[in-house]
Amino acid sequence: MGRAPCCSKVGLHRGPWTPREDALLTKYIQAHGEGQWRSLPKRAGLLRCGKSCRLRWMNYLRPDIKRGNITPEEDDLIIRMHSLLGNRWSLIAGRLPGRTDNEIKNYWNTHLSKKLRNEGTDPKTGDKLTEKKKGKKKNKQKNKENNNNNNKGSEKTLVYLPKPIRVKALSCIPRSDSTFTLDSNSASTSQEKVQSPEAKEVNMVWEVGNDGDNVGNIVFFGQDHDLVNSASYVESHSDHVHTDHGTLEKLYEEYLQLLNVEDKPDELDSFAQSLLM
DNA sequence: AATCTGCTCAACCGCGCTGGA
DNA sequence: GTCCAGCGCGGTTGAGCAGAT
Repeated sequence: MGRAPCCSKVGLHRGPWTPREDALLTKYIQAHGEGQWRSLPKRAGLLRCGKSCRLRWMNYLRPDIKRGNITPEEDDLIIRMHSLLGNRWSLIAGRLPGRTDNEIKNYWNTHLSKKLRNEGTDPKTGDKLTEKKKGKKKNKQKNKENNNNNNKGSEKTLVYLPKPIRVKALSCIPRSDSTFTLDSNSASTSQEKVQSPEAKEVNMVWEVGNDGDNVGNIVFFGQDHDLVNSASYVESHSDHVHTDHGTLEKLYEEYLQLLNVEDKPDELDSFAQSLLM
């Protein structure tokens, strides 16, 4: 099985987009809508790969994109979201209307990681840095060093675990019932949408650690990634959650414990408030 | 004025997931 | 059940710019 070659292998244009290309892409999408990215370039008369077109549209040409500096409020929100979600840029971007995941990722890598480091906080783990760790870093080495520092000397309980396993949909969950059932096999590897009694759609993401141990977290999002509302929904309905082996209850309890033992309850509260804005 | 150095961010790359055939 | 196109995501790169030397 092979993936079709991308632009690098079929002689298509690469690099910066020209105003003419932008205009062609914008015009086409305004007329025909997004989607069908693979065939779009041909139909739009562009010598680009679909992936490149999609990226250009999503990150730059979309009309709802907010240009300009990140505000202090956005800055603060990004930091707090990152402390909970880690490098889940698309989820963080979902909380910042008009901002793209790429923009936030870049902003984090250039501004915030440096800012946190200067404040004596490890941008990767959120831990306080020792004086040794605080040194000024060269930009080119930044990513490598971040990787090297990853998980080093971190004993704090984190809600976020890197590299979650994305999970498949479950078929066993009734969509119009307040009670939903998960079997443990699916629950350990699944991302699912369930319907709450209030008919609010909830996305549940179960994340497990890289080493496959049982310490993980469950993140609930509403349609607009509303972490707090959805979590509180499940909290108030946790007696409805069943699994064949009690796995999900256990996981959920662990998740609540993680929230409870978090050494910054006030911060979590304010975070919750900010999410509810 | 020329060169160096560091920073920014648009764009690319590779991987994994989903859903249809 | 398998294959594959389509898509989305996170990590990384490198061109271009600005400030320092």
